[in-house]
Amino acid sequence: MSSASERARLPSIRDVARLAGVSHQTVSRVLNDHPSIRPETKAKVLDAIAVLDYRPNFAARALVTSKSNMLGILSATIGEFGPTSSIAGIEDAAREEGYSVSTLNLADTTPEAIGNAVRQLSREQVDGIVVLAPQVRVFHVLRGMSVDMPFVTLQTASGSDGVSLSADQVAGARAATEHLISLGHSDILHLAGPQDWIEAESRMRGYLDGLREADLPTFPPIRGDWTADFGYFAGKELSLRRDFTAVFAANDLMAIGLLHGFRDSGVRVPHDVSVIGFDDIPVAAHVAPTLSTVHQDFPELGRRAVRILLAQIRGEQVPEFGPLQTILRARESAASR
Amino acid sequence: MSSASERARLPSIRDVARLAGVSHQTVSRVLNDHPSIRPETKAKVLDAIAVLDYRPNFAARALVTSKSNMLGILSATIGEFGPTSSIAGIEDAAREEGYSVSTLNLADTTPEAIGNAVRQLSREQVDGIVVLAPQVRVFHVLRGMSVDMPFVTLQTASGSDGVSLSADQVAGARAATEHLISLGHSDILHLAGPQDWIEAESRMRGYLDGLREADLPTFPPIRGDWTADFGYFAGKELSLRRDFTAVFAANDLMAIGLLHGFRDSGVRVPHDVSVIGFDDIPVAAHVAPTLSTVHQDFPELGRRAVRILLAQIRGEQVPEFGPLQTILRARESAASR
DNA sequence: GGTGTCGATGTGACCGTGCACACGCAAGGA
DNA sequence: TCCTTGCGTGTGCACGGTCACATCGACACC
Repeated sequence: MSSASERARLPSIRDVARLAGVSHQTVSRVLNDHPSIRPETKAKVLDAIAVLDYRPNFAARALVTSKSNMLGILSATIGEFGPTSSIAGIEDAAREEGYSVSTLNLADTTPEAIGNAVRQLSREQVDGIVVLAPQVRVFHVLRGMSVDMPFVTLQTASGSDGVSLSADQVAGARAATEHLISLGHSDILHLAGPQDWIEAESRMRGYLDGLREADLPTFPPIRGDWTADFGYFAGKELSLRRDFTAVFAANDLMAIGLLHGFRDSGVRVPHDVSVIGFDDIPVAAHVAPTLSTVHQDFPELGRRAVRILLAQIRGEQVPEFGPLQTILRARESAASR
Repeated sequence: MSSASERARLPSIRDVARLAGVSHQTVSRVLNDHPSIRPETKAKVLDAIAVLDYRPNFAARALVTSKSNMLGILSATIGEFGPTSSIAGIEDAAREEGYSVSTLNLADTTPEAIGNAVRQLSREQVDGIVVLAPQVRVFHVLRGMSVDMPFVTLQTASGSDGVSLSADQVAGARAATEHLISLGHSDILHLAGPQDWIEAESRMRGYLDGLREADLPTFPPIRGDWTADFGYFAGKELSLRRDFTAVFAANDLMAIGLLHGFRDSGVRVPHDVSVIGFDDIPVAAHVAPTLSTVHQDFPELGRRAVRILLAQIRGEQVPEFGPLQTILRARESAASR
């Protein structure tokens, strides 16, 4: 019945040492690639390791070194395409460097919840944290609580203590806006993300910059919640207005909902109104009409985060990455007037 | 410059004991909710813990108990909506039970890669593994290597050693097929998933069952790769054929690509051909035409997996879950002849 | 030939917890 | 009164690594 507890003790470093006829410390040296060890001694040890199928015990190592070889991911955006892709990038990069990854999803972003999450990760002895919680408030909380370990955030946050990085949201949003302008549009609405989100703000700034540069009128943004459902209702609402010819939606999901809302209201895209999104999710190229959008390399963002974090942990020079370029993907949903 | 290493030693159980005027073992008992401890002693200890901001050291605990309070997620399906949603469910359920979660993405599904992944997780001392690697071969490898710890797989695999569970793929696929039949279709194609995938096989079985039951002709399935791009090309190909009036795609992504391919070829959906998908991804309700599909509760699947795994780990009665019901979501893309 | 340096290896302590066991004491039964 | 039982608590060790230090021989240098 109880099979797990009957399992014999796993071989330890001392078992290996005995079999190889050396001291346990020598085995430890082999495991850690210590330079001064005779090749033939090393070979004996490696043989013994193979024979016993010895595997180092991470807990023991973590206990004595106070390093867990584990990175924490603190995320508040579950299930969305972008963050999820970044997490995949983080994991791959971390594993490549021999680090494992412990993920923690925030259910809500109250200061207490964030505090608990960080404490939890700190208990788990993670060596560093990547934060994917792009709400402004999360940063304020993090700054306020002075996290006692290295951390990197995946979105640009002005004034945050930890390092942060992201694709160049402002430039991407501006490129989207300029694309619409170049197609002859002058009355361009913005379907923005929630007020608290840093990315929402950056994309709105890009939108405003683009319009101001071209001396075009700006409109008060419509505040959405990133969901396709919201986009749908926004489309129905907007179909009643006739003071614009193009919409820049802050993400693809809202843009696709918008297409649906327009369709249901008899507004033809791109004939009557042009639409452009942001993110380039996998279906963007296949919806009707195919969605013009701004592509960003989420996994690369995750990989960069890991490189920065590891440099901090190891006390090495922290690499400087320029902002990650976004790529405009012009498709059918945005057309000339 | 080196701030991390200067950090003073964190308070240990003995520091707490000294401050509270008890032995370290008493502190340990308080931490582990040992029954026989005087309330006033407990209060003293808790005070000391609060004063010192003491946090238990997971590594030390893991070392002595050989339990890490950590679950591993072994995943080979990066970035897809379904698995990702299940992972979110797994994490939430695990955290609720006080377990942390270590995720590991397989880059490929060779036996070596799978073996390394399991070994890696075992080194990390995870107490159990949830496997989200729905390829048949993964199961064969897992079965072959006799994993020495509890594991649960998230897809039905006949003959696997570990427990496994999933939504009732066969019933869902059958419901989709029957929906098409009830709309008057009798020539129904299946755009299947890759041969190696268990879910692909289950969904195909449901399709075949549904047709056989109704005494309708079956067609050799078209083997896809789950991507919208493949669906698109399939749509272009299929537009040349006229021997069918409906298509059941094994997932929504392919279905959406299919809609695109049909659209580009002048095939009208649902006027000329009906299409139904599987998964109910968030955009399914918004593409044009809105996509009929089969909904499944991925997060719940993840939560159930955790409950089963923890029961195994704790040696409790493993809960029996019936197959998770799927829900048919009839929308515009499937219509009567 | 004495002394210092370096390479290769061994010895023992220590990291922070939980467990087995021991102990003192009070209550209850013989 | 003595023995058992159980509660509340303390003592010492074990877990499996790494680190600081000791040891020992080979070699170079003066």
